[in-house]
Amino acid sequence: MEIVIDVDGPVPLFSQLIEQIKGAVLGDKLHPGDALPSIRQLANDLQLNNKTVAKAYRLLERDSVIQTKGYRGTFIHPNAKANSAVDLRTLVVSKLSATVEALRASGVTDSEIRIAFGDVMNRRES
Amino acid sequence: MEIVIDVDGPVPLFSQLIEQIKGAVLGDKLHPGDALPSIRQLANDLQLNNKTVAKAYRLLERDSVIQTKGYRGTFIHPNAKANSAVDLRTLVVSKLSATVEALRASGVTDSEIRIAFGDVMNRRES
DNA sequence: AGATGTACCCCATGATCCCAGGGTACAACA
DNA sequence: TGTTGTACCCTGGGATCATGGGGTACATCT
Repeated sequence: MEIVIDVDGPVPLFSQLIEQIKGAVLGDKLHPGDALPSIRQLANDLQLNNKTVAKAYRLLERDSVIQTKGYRGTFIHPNAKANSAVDLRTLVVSKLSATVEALRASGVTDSEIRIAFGDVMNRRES
Repeated sequence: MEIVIDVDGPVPLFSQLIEQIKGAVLGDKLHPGDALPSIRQLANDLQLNNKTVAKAYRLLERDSVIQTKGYRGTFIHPNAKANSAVDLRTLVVSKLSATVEALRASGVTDSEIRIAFGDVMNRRES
């Protein structure tokens, strides 16, 4: 399990981590049940902040690529390979794009769309 | 036709203009066919920039509250009263809200939604 | 000549957000 | 005691955007 982080590139560090772990799963270098380094351990190895690694792990678990078993560590999810192939981002973009395009076609300004979007995102609790 | 602009308030100047003109139409103080001051004239009266008034006029015309007849001036739209009652903003918010809520319910992070939204808005042409 | 709407360039201000980090603390285990 | 994931506090840099203004210019019509 080799992980190389490019600190100077435009890709966020936690994204690089996610990509490489998913890549390792898809490339059969990591298999279901394999143990992953602890957050602190990996952060230390890669010279990253704990929170950066924790963020990557949190998202990987949401995508069911890994499983965290509390104080016993973190492991590759049984269905990791299939779940690693899912491109959530593209899905989100296409759903948003459909809505935005419909609004644009109605003559709504990009400015207005952005402001309304900001309202929707900020008014989570009200 | 009295227009009062609050420069210090949180409401954008062009929005105040739009609201007051729509309000005058709904309050029967402006009727279809009435001539509006020219952009430069109104900007001068209210001590605003031409571009600020032009922006308000542009949006009012998009909403079919006014009609600009080129070098002949700007007039109240025949169907201005009905069109002034339409709340485009609420409509936009509700459409966006539906999409965003669906994504949130799928576990997508607000961060991810925001980033994807930014991509959609920027990749207009590519 | 003078007025019309419109288009483009520049700029500063303020707001909001992502990313990344430092630090501290917690309960649940071995 | 040490490690696990997790949660919260704080900071700062960098990016994007809305608003508003200043200025110039254009074709078209009266």
